[in-house]
Amino acid sequence: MSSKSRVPTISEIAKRAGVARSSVSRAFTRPELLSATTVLRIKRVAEELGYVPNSSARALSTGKTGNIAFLVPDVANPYFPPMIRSAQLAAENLDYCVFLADFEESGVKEEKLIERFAGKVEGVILISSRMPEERLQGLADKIPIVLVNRDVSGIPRVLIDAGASLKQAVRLLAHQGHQEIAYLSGPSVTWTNKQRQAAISEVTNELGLRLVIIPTEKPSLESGQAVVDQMINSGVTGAIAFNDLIAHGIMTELNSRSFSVPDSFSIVGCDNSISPFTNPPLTSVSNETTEAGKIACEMIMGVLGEMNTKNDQIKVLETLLIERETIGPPCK
Amino acid sequence: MSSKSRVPTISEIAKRAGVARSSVSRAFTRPELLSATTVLRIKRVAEELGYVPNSSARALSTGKTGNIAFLVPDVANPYFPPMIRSAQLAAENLDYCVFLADFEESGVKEEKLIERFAGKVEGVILISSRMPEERLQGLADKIPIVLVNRDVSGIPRVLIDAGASLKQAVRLLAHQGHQEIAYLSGPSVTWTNKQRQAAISEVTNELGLRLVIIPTEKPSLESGQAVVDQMINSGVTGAIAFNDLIAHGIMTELNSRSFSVPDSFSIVGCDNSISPFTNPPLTSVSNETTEAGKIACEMIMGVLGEMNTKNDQIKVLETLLIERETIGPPCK
DNA sequence: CCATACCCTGCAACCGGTTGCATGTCAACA
DNA sequence: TGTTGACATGCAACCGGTTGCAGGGTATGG
Repeated sequence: MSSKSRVPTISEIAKRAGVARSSVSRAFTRPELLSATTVLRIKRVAEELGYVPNSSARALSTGKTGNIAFLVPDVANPYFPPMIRSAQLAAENLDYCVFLADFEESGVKEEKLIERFAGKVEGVILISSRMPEERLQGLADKIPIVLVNRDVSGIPRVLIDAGASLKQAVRLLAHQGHQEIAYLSGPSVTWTNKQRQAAISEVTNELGLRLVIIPTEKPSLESGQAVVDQMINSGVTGAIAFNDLIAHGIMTELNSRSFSVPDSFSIVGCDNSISPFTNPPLTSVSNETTEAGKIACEMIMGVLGEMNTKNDQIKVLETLLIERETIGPPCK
Repeated sequence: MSSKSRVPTISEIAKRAGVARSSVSRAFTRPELLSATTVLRIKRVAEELGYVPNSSARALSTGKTGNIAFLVPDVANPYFPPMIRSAQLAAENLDYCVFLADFEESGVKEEKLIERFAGKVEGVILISSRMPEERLQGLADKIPIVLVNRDVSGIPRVLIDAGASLKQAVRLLAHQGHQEIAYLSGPSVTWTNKQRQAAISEVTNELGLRLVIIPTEKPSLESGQAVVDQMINSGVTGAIAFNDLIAHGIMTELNSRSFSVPDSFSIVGCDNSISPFTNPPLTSVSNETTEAGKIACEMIMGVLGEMNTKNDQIKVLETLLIERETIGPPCK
């Protein structure tokens, strides 16, 4: 017993409706070229038979697949899902479908994925790309690319600039009396990390604070937990983490050692991904990831429209420091 | 200046290599049919020209797109990303690409999405489907479907059965002395919710506890916060939530009213999605979502292999109650 | 030295749409 | 009533691969 009833083709619809194949095609793509009655008849037959245009065939003759790819370093990082969702929604509204892939924080895997997708999509959105700049530029010659949180000239990009908010956080810490603070850094190759670290470093210099940089293995809870000793030993009284996950790892670990936040330690997160849920609620930097996803999507659609023109637009999104309850005066 | 250099086709490779188009095709798909030297020559030319097979064309003639779709009710719900990632990884290993879409907890949108994907994929994986059973069966006739956390006979499915662990949680509460507990229920149409509620209800009956069911708007933090009053007024001393998000909303809200957990209230979550990160750490039910994603993916590949045969396999995954620090004796 | 078989390669049709061009019809206008 | 043009539809080529079949070449065995 065959399940999976075969879908009819344009030819069958044409025969049944007594018209040419081209008319069936036009009934769906350019109905204004046909008489209203013909369109109606064709559509009725199509409906009856459950016709659905074969998108491979369509893609082959038009050259447009109606797909884009969305590549992220780690789907499970709560920073990304809202962005994924908004991009997908935006794409959907333009009748595009989106492939999602996780390149596991690896530039090599990232490139492999792009190559695999190359033939299937009209463009790709890369989040926090790890690829070297020149390869990125090479790829951008072959397929439309939009970058999020990566700054490569000549490739359209949307950047979320947490700099101002992080500087504000540092000032807040200084104002409370902190003299020595740590930055728990994120993946060193990323634009995001470099940019955040630079902003913090700039203002600590300006204020004459001591800044100690503590690298973490991954922007995850566990990596945060793993560097707590190092942080404590460094003598700092407050810390700003690359993201909420790391900050929360720190808090958890501090907590299990009977340090309390903010009484013994002040902590600031970034991204506002899980900070509203922590206990105490984490002071963090809120950024418009949702907006970023949407814009990236619109941007790539724009690029598709005007192919072959050098496109170098850049959109910067501002952030906001959300003060909650993890900053206090220094302990010692 | 044209960026986006056009990719060469099989014909150009053929001409350059001095062979027929079919040989080029075979060099990539069935190289054992050609002499080693010919294959080598073709591949070298292809490499030189940067040839990449056009996947629309390939899909058109073979009927295989090499894509699957993965539909979830809400990407941003932390329950799903690990599943998404594992499914995608599994697909990738079999050279498949995966479309991701979010149907926003709506059966209607879900169906629209399936229709849109129908022509582009070989099969679709539906997570916590909201569609009515008969439509699901109708669709399953047209396109291979695998269900996760939805039990419809005739459609292959993988179910995560938290029943045993939830019963264990109820017993634990009873053992601590709780007589009246609440179940903060999830989306009422879902299999997952029905099944969890049934398990809890069964054991509360058995133990002679009073069970009050409190519906929530959505399985989210905010919905949890919103029902706290109702929960307190109901007179219960402990609660089991449909998922960690709701449980955490409860905890947050309880906390802001100076109720402490577990001293004033006992709370149990489910899914182990954010429970390790809460403060205090939430007792929850861990389920193998990662495994589920992988299995679902393998299942659909299996279905693709043996089309047209009625397929009714079902895989049930067990869960584990993770005891942390949110259960204590009743307060009043 | 010839027959047989196997190996390699080419030919051409096909997958299911889209689209430029040609054709036919009919109404409007002179 | 004849001409013109707009409108509706059909024809056939094309998109870029895949694949069944046929034919030529070479090796093998008699």
